[in-house]
Amino acid sequence: MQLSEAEWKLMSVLWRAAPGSARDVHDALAESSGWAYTTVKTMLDRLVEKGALRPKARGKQTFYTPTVSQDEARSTAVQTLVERAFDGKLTTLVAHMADDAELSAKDRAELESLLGKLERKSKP
Amino acid sequence: MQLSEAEWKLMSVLWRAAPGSARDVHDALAESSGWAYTTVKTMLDRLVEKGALRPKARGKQTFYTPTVSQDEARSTAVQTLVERAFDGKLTTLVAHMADDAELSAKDRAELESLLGKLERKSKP
DNA sequence: CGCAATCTACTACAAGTGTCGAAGATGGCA
DNA sequence: TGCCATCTTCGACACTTGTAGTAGATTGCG
Repeated sequence: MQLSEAEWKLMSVLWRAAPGSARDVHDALAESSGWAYTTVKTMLDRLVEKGALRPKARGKQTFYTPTVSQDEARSTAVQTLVERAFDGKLTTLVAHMADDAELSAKDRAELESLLGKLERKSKP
Repeated sequence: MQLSEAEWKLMSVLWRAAPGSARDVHDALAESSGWAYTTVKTMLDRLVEKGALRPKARGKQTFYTPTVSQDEARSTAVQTLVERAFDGKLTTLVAHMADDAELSAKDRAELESLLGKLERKSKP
């Protein structure tokens, strides 16, 4: 499931709070995006067509629910990036990040706890 | 510098061996892509327009050289992904990867060493 | 020198994306 | 029960991407 820039924004709203109406999504993004209501509606409809959202009518409105989890979408996105730009090798991505990353103190703390998690995970 | 799927393929050839002519790039990709010569030429011209390649004429041919390194392009791509899909936080990406069930043992080991590297980097 | 091979330039078109307006459908409140 | 606010549906347009053909320019070989 490939998602475009704009689609990620819509989906993000619905991953936080699903099901949601076009109005809900529009209101959640109005400030940051400046999109017209119909713009949001059009994109939601296209996401339904794509199979990324399941619509359910209630009264006058339609409510949308994601058919894929954010985690799944993220995995797909990483996979796509790796294939396009890193010779299909995740390790190349990781190596790149190792040479490239600039981390804040907070990032570092987070990563350290992550390290522990990884070790626990791979030992058994 | 955003690169599309197809553009990554062309650029990859030129990162390996630049400068290169349209013929060079076409030949390098003919097998795997099946693209017509003019298709490659069109895309190269678009990359020049975009500023990703610098053209230099020599005789009848034009030779192309990347204006951005592969590393820079990769960083941009990762940055874009992080902004789109990971709340703009690199650590969210890393955390996702660490949790991703699809990781091979090797991937996981590499990720761990990445984390070690990051820590060493931030100590001084 | 002339011509075949090869290049470039230009054009085209379909699908996808971002963006929205117009107009018709509808439901709840006065 | 009728009207206004709000929904949905449809169509539209510009730009990007993938894909390639045609035609005209050029050049090196015979």
